[in-house]
Amino acid sequence: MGVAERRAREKDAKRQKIMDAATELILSEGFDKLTIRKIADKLEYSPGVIYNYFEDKGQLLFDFCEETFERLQDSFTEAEMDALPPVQAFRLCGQRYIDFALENPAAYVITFCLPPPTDVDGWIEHEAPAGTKSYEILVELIRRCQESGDFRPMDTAAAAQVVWFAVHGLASMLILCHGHYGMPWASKEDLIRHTLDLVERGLR
Amino acid sequence: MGVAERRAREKDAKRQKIMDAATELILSEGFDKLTIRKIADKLEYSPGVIYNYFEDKGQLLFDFCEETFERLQDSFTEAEMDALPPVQAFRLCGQRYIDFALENPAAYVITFCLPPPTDVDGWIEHEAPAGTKSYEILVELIRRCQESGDFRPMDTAAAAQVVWFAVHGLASMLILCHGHYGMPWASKEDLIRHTLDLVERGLR
Amino acid sequence: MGVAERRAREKDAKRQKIMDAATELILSEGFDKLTIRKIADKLEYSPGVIYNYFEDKGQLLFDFCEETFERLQDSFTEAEMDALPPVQAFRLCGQRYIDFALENPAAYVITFCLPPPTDVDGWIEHEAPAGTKSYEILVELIRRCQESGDFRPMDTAAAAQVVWFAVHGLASMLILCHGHYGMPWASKEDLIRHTLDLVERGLR
Amino acid sequence: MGVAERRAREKDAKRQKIMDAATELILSEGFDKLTIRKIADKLEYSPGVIYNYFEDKGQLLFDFCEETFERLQDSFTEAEMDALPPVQAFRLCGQRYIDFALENPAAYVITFCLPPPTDVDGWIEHEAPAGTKSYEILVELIRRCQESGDFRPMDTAAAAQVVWFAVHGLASMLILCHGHYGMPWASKEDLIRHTLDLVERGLR
DNA sequence: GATGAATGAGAATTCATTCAT
DNA sequence: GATGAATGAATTCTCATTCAT
Repeated sequence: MGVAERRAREKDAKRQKIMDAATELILSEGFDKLTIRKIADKLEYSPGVIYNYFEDKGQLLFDFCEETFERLQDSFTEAEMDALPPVQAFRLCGQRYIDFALENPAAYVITFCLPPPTDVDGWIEHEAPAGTKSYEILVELIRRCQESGDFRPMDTAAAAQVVWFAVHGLASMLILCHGHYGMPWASKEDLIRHTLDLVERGLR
Repeated sequence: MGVAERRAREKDAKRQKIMDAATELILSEGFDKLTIRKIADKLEYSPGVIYNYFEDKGQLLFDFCEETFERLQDSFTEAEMDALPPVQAFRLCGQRYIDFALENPAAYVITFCLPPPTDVDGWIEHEAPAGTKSYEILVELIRRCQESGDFRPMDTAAAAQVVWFAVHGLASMLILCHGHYGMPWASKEDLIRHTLDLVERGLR
Repeated sequence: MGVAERRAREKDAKRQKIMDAATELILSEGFDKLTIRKIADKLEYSPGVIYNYFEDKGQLLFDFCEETFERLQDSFTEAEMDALPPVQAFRLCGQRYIDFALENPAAYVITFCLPPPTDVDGWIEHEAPAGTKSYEILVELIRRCQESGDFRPMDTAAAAQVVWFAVHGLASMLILCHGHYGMPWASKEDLIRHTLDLVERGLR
Repeated sequence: MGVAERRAREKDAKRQKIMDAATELILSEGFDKLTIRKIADKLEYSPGVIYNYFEDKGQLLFDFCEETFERLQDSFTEAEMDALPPVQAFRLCGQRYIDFALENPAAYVITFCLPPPTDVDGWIEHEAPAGTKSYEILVELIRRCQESGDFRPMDTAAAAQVVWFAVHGLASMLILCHGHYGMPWASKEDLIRHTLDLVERGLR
């Protein structure tokens, strides 16, 4: 069992190395330029190795998204939110979301911005448990704000979705467009602060 | 002359047919599955034909995005906005944006959601004149709302960008995710209305 | 007839323009990069036009070579050679050959250096009347040198061929290699003079 | 180790098979008709295989030329030349050159007769070490003949180049033209002998 | 488990040539 | 005669995936 355990741990580590390599490649060369061969080359593995850890390329990407969701959720579930006043907790949640996106831009884009591949069975129909969990945390935070009277009463689910969209719009634009196309961009910090202001005031 | 004119018109028409075919294919099979051959097959042309109308695949996509921006701008510049009270004009602008996105989902996704291809020269450095124009219309609308006292004073550029991001987040999510992944989605109409409420209240 | 004549002249002129354009393109971009479309573009014609003057691409190249031979021959047949002492005439002939090659490098390479295309019917079996004529001029010059006692007696045909090869070797190397590949090349002028010396002394 | 070695040997063998197939195709169909697919078909491989052994088509051709140079040089460096009297060594060198060309006609033509491809990076600027080495052997032989008093004093470099060109002219014509175009060709053997006589006498 | 050569389908693109206008 | 759009086959090259070793 000691042996089996060590093996399992090593397998996990290698799997993670593959994903990390994929992430770096996507970040540096773009999502559509990712190839199995490049991942293998980067790690000095043989291409066949990847298939010991992932069924195929689509599955690799799907798993990647799932794990991204999980890591996002992790950044929400720490105890400190419960300790804060409701609106501050709400803002902190938004801040965490943005931070996560900016710290994991490749993961964020793949998971939240790209049209889902049409050739991975069940990608779209698949329930996204980790995603749902994150969403429920947000719903709960808004409910607390409504109960405390800070936010006006309204359909909590719709409020959560609308807030998520607004913050997602910010995150995706910061990653994909900010600084390009000859537009007079405000600074990232200002845009983040103003977005959090907007959603907070918008729900009051 | 008559002949030359007719030819030019026919050429334009064919160019448009190619773009329409590309749009449909992107919509049905996904952006990354688009190939020159598929476009040609759909139109029952030979693959080489495409190259009489577009320099290469990248140029086709780039032109597609440029034209999308222009059509978006067209939906803003109609006279009626000037005739409305500032805040109503602001909301109408948002509504038009969403409508445009939902009516042209493929165009919208390619233009606003996808990471720009890394292999089309100058795609990123390129100024986007049509895009800038649309943005300026939005800035102007917000300024009117601020001058009328409906919106509080704040950096107009930052306000415009933040609003744009929020509405873009809504649009992209409605196109890419809404209805999937086993989430308890609110209706599209509710989400649109709540988003417009959110940004209006958020700027007051 | 006046009309028919003018037409024929115009047709010849256009044919020549096409060949000139082809020559320039071969010279600037290389033989294997020559395309019908590029010839047409250079002349601002439509691609189809070429086919009114040449059956196909192979025929164009074949005709090109034939005409090169004829022009080469023209540079030999001028009266002045007969007026010179035999050995001087022999050297002048060699000089003319080199001059022709260096002044018409594309034509020379295509005609004398490249393996004949395998897909033009009869290219190889074809007699080259113009080429044969030039060769006979050379044979005659050598015979004169032998009769005058300047050259030793030997098989005149073999002598002519060997001399031709030597001068051809010089011409082709000057065009294709001279100045490249990091070799310590002697000057063109020296190489020409030494080659003419070599063949003259070699036949004495 | 044993495994790795055997693999390396097999890989080399396969690489050689590919080059041999390419050589045969060039010989039978002509240089410009060579395609990757034809090589693969001839060997009953899939086209992609070639790319495991050569970066691309240009590299294949470049390597082919490099290896030709090396084999040519090998045919010169054998000890026996040093053992011969200078002029005999000089003639033997010429004979070896011709023999090499006639035994490797495709290689010879590609390496010495064709205009270098314009689309292989650095082909022209590239120094040709093997080629330079062969050239230096020739220079040394001529110097020996000059020192022994068999050849007259003259610029050794120019002499070597002129001789090389003459012998190259012979070799290229024997390969490309001899026997065709309805000319009264002397026999190969006579042409070779007469050329060696020509250069020997020409330098005396 | 790892290797790396091989596969085979398919990608973008080019080009000589044709033909209705 | 000229035009230029269309053809269709061919080209180089890429890539996910497999499989004997």
